[in-house]
Amino acid sequence: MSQTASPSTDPSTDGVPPYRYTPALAQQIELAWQDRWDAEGTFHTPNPVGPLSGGFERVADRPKAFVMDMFPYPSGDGLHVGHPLGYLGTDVTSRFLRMDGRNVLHPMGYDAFGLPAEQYAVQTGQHPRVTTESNIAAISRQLRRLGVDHDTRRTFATIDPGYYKWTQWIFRQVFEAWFDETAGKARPIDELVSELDAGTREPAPGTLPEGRSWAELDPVERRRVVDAHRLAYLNEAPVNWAPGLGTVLSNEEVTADGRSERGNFPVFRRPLTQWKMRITAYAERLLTDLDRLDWPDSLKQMQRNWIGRSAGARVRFGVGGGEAAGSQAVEVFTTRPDTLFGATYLVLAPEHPLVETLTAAQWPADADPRWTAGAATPAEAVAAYQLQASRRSELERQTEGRDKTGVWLGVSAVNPLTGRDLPVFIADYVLTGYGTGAIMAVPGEDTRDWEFAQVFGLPVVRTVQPPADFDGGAWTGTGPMINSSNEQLSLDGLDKAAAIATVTEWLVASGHGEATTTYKLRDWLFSRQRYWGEPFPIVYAVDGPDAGLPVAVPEALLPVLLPDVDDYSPKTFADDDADSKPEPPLSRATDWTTVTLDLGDGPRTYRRETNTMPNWAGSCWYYLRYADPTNDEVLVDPELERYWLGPQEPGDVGGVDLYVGGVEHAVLHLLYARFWHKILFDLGHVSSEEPFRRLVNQGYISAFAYTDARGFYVPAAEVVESDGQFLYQGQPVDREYGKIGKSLKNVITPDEMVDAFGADTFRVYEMSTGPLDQSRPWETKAVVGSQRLLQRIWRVVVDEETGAVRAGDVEPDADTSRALNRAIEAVRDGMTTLRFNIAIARITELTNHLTSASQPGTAVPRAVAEALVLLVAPLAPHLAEELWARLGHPDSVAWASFPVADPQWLVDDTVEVAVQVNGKVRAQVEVPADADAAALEAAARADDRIAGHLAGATVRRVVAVPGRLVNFVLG
RNA sequence: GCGGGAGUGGUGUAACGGCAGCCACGCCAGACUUAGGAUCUGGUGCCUUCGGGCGUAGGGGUUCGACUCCCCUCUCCCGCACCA
Repeated sequence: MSQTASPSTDPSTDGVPPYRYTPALAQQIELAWQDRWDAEGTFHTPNPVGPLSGGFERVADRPKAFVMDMFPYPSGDGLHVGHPLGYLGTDVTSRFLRMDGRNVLHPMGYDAFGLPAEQYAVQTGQHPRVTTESNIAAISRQLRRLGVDHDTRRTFATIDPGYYKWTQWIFRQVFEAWFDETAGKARPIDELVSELDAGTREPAPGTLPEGRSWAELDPVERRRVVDAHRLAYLNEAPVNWAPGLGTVLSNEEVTADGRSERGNFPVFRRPLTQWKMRITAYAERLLTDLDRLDWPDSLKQMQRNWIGRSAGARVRFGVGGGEAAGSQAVEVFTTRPDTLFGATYLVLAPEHPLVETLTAAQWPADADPRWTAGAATPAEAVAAYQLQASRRSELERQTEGRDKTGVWLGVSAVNPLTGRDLPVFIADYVLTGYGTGAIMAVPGEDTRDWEFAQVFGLPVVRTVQPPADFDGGAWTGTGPMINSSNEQLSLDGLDKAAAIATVTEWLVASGHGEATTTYKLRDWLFSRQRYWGEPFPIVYAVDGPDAGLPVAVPEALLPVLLPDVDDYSPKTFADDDADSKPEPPLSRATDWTTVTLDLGDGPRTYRRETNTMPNWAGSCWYYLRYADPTNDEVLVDPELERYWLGPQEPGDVGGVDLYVGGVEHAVLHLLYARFWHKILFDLGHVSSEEPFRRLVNQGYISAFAYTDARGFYVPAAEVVESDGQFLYQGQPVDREYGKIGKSLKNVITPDEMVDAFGADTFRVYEMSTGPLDQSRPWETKAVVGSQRLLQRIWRVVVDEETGAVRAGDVEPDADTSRALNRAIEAVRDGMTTLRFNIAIARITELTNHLTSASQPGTAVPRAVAEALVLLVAPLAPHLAEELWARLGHPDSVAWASFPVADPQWLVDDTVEVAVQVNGKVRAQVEVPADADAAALEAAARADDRIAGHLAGATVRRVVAVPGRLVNFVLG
């Protein structure tokens, strides 16, 4: 191997030693090594079988390690210095693990469907594929410049037809499956049909037409019943509709203040027929399996909150005509069945399906004017209120919606325990889709019910004794039950848990209800009215009795290619046009939407599904594809899935060994991917139960930004500091701290940093500023510290004046051996715990030791110089390769063995221990490392200063910890 | 409001319950220099009468000993938020 560097001939560096590690030399080295890595396939990771298995024998005896990042969405702005933090973290880790004897898979791909690319395309008139592909090329060039060790043979983008074929294939699997509640897992839909035909299973509640049985149904009716069981299903329900964006959104994509996560458009609830995925069936498993994952607690907590399990009871209330036969029942969900004696009215969500049938024909003569909203009949009041509720955006519902509103249906239910009439209202503070969409209101113990009761003049019955100093309102705390007894049952005096148990028992015995668990999680709204996404592999018959029913496109016809269209922009509306309806761009591609297919009963005309999948679909399973990126027969060879992702021991969930990405995906990507993975597991396509065994959220990099006197941002790069003041063009400016971005005019790119310092310096700087999971400020002026470190390391190995290698056959002295082995130990620890700052600090100490121990012109012990190069190799790989080559090694340092500390050098012969008197350090004494407590105490007493402190005092106790300290406690 | 996390020099940070501040930026001084935004060396928590004293957001507790464990308070960050 030839070395890359030649002496500097640049006249502007006059006076600089000719073989100094300058930015220019660094970049020369970096480019040369990046080319060589490519040419030699240094980072090609062999699979055990299949097309990428060449060279596997070299790594066959190594344990595997699968390390990856959340893949980037290629925006037109390219990367800024904040983006590579995670990518470098996984790069350092993967390089370390490779050197430490693992077969490492470290791939990278691109998440390329989605709104931003489409919006940019709409602006520029370019096809989104064109802009997306050029953005991908730009980012992949930026990544290459940083020296990352991705196996580029495994790189793909979610927009590649060879990839989205399998995204569609997975959709088919989900469509062709149902969730067997008794087995707790997904099963093929054919098995459901067989069991229904055989009579061994009843259809799920609510899926049969009223009063009919499976056996009586005709084939089309049966299709509808089966379709209602599928894990991917069509139904009409209120969904999040963003007119300004022209598409519907999932709950996860709507922010807490009722706006779209992308674009910040108002969102309205509108009933629309849309595709959904039955993620709620997996709520319990998604929740309990969190305990088996090595993820940050905060992230697990976010998922737990999002899933929102809550235990309570369903209670049925008879409505209309008291207890008369034939009356309706309203079922509510409550977490406080213990307060049932205090329920004084019922509230349904405005969209509740029973509203229409329950609404009375007219008001009773003595109707409270507050309850009727001034309408002539209940039906008018209800219609007006429903319209108002549907037209309010989610935002209005929250900001103005704290004032309780609602109308009475003109009917009453009966409290089964008190026999009391409970007026039935609709109000938008009760949400459809949570619980049963109806509540029993207990104003005495629920703040929301209290507020509503105040507005509507409803009675309050306290059933929990508030504390003596309680000043009114709803008491939501604990206390003994009161006012809660009748001839059958008494809860009085019981605590909450006992009361809940008692009343639940009564509910079951009397047929009024039962214990149940409910979740905040809703089914995943899966269709989008956009162009730039995966088409659904679904068609609908145009004619015949089964017209309009969805049919999956056969596997052999996948992928369903996204057609080219003249206009790929969605139809958008005024932001606040709540009455508008979504129109998918693909519905305008008329020669594509209509297709003749033979799906078993001869050629027929079908209409294609014109919605596309959400952005998250492609990222739900990409980690699987990295294992087997070229396979056209299956989404991933099961043997490769087992090798890279399978459980490593009994009880292990399997999955990626280290997944690094931003916390913003806590309840989006990470929940969806877990859901898909569990379906694939249930259907036998993967052996792992979870996609990501260990996950780390990298911190964010923020940067200073500056505003002038008018409050406008000025280019941060042109601000200078002078005497603690910040000046832009001579004028003082104010400093702020915030996200890196165009709007704050504080963007710094990795390209600029590589130009100025070289990639290795940039890498070391980013890794040195803190543990990977910590956010941090960017400070360009501090980068020079990392550059100096690399220059010192270079100088330890290479003579700056002659270019000669300084390593010689000298034995390291004891101090040097100790420094080296301590560094090895600490660097290993820093690498495995992702605290690269610690690793760099210890490398710096070792380098500083060698710098002062071996003056220029003298030889550096070869073993130490080589170990130093190996230690720094994961962090500054190009520099390490160059020095490794100069030290005479023909092969890449990427595959050299990472040093292992020699334990004999980790212990000192003698140690300095602190001597405390009453817990305050008063002296240091030098003792043999293996000195016992008695020897320690003796040495401490022998110290003059300690003797002085002890003179005349009574030593009540002596604490002597060998190797640590001595503490004299005086009395 | 509920839930979670974090408060250490001018800055980023470091410390198995055992010498608080490793390493670096910045700053100060020196060396080498025609020169220094290079490089190297030394110094740098605060106060000090130079003995020492005080210091990890504030207050209490456990302990021989607390940045670390427990309780209360304050501040900041993040998530959720009419979820019955």
